[in-house]
Amino acid sequence: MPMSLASETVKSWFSTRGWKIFPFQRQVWKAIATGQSGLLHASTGSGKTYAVWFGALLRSMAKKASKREKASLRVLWITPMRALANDTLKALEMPLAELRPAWSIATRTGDTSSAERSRQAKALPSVLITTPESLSLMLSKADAQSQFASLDMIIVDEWHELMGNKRGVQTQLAIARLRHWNPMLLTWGLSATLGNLQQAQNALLGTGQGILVQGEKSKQIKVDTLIPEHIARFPWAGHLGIQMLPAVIREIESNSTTLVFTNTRSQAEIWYQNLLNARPDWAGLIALHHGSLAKEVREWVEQGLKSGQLKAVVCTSSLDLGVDFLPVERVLQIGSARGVARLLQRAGRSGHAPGRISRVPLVPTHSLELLEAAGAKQAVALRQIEARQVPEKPLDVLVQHLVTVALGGGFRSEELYAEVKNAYSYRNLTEEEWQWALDFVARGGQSLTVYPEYRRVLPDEDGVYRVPDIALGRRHRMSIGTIVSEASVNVKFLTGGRIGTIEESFISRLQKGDHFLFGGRILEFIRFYEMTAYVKRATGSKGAVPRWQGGKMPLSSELAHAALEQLRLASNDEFKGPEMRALKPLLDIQQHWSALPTAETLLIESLHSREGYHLFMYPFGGRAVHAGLASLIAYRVAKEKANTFSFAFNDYGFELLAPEAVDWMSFFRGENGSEVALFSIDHLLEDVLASLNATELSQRRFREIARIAGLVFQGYPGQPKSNRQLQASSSLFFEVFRKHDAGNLLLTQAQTEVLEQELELVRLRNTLQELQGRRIAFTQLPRATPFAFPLMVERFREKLSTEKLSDRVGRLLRELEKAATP
DNA sequence: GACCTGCTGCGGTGTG
Repeated sequence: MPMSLASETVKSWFSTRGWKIFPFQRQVWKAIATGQSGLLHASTGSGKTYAVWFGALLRSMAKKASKREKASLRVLWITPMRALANDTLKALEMPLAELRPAWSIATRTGDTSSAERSRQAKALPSVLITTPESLSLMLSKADAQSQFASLDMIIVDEWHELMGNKRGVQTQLAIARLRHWNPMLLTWGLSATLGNLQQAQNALLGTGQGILVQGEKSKQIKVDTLIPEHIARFPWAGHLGIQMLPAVIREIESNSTTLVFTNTRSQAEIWYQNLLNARPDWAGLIALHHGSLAKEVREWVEQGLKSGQLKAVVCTSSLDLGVDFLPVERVLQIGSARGVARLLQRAGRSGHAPGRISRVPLVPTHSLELLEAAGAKQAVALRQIEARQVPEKPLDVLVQHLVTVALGGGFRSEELYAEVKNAYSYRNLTEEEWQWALDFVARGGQSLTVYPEYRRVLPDEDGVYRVPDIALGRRHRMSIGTIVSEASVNVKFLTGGRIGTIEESFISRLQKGDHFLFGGRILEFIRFYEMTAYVKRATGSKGAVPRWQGGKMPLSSELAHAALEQLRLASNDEFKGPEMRALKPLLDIQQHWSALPTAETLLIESLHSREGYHLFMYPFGGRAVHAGLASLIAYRVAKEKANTFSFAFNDYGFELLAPEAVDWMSFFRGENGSEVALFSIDHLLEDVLASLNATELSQRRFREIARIAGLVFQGYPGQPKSNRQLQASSSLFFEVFRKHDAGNLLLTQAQTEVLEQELELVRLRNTLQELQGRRIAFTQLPRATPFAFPLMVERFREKLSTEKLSDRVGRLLRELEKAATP
């Protein structure tokens, strides 16, 4: 039965406020009234606008609802962030306020008080705003089905943020469950622009039908670049960009509120400190925001933005989401934006007023970033936006879900198998895989049978699978979720205030009395006690900056290709736009000393230096692909002739360094009887696996899988286990499975995730095919070119050796001899 | 003549 809507109510509520009703709003509303699900492509406008509008829709539902319907849960709103839950509550309440208390609305997240929880355990509100994790937790309660029995509609906000990761998969499974209980359930999603909106819709709606609605027309976004004043003295390498400080200060000065986006936490710390040093009068007017700062600190900053007291905030992606509700006039992006979608997301944080242009100035941190900026401009104009890949049947998430459902009322195997297959990510789940997952939760698979704590789910006489032990259930509820973070150390003042968290490895290098920069202050390290580093404020302006181990997001294909296109134009002597004109002198040097790499020309440079024989290549495949490519090529060459290679790679290319000369051209041209086809995609998987330490990579990946699948317990809140303990137990499982349970599908999953996510195998294959079609331009360099130089200063070096020990010793001897001769 | 790369998100017990 379609939902009852009092349509006049929505219209009148809008018109009394003088608000326009857009065609897309009518479309969604009509769809809902006729019982259709769908995805709303919210390409622009703030989240707040959409929430208020949905609130008006819910208002019309409420007006029609019977008294009994009002007293039960009707609508579930899922948001990826706790902070958004509170803001959404306020926005939805605007149109709903006068209907209270008959029609109630509340949030349910980890922040919800225990009083509110027990209130909700008795009766849920009519509208509940929650997170994927809290929803899963609710599904693990024995009375889950009756709690959700009256649910009519589920709205998933920011679906683009969830669909590409395991949180999204968990959401899919939860929705499949709710839909199983109520086949008429409507599902609506809100998504930003993506390259694969249709897949986004499928992932949300599972096997169900639905429509894709185009939201408000895109607002204008203007990408431009702060051009370095003295391009000749602008660094060829580096990622900090402090040379641009004066230009950034001018931008901050001329706007009321500015968000300064940086790519890493340490970069944010350094920029904040430099801004303050240059403008001491801004103390108290500018702030710092990133994921390792304590919640209280971040909330204070968000509050300052809300009230308009802060002039600028230096941040990481921690403010990508959740500032929809804040007034921000200008957004700056320091360093590479990495992707078009990411740049648009950030651009959209500013100029929320209707009709206003969002302008994002890009701030380069090294010369070649001007090239990327020119490409970004073009890609944004053409809306060449990346797709987000939906994970394909991750079994760790399924295993967790099985235990959740067993707790939440229990399940029958066949029934749940059918339900799970209705979730998009598991549409191709085979009977064998299902049986494997079931067996894994029932007896721990082949190797853990003797341990009762891994017999988590058992069938009763009626064939209903349940969790047999209260303690097991408790432990499971404590580890619901798919986010796995590094173990970290708290940083606190001696007087008690929390500042944030940093990684164990950084703290372990500090001596008592050492200074470091964190949370925008210089701190003095006092002592370490129970996973907490105690500090006090220090004087002075210098200190080590903590580093965090973060994700290494490569440059997207879309952006890389746009940059290559700019190089093609430059090779035809077309320098359009201020970025390319500024870059011209540098590209002239590159062309003079060597050549320009383009989509048609594969530039290969070689150089002989004191370090050895260098080879440089610039496929523009992003750093993950270049890492794979470097080791693949080194492996294929070394198969022919033993040699030891060092690697360096960045988003534009890679370097191989060998102590012995290699006749590269014979390899690339397949001359001299060489049978090695370096760019061949034959035996690609085999060669990639052989060229890298695939086992070690899988083992690292397995740590996350083991935690999600519930093999490794992370400890009670407030008494976390250290990194070492967690690492030790997950590697133990890894080893046990490898030795005694080789068919364990979680091991297979670890390897697949490494290949797909860390090495980007698909993109590697595409890159190789592209390379085969490019004309090779080979140059021998007298010195490093503007493209080669950044690779030479990359400090990261990996080694692959097929060289025999005796050869190494021989080489060493020759070197010593050379050094000894005058 | 040179460089300080690595994001984000959630959730939770027991026993006084």
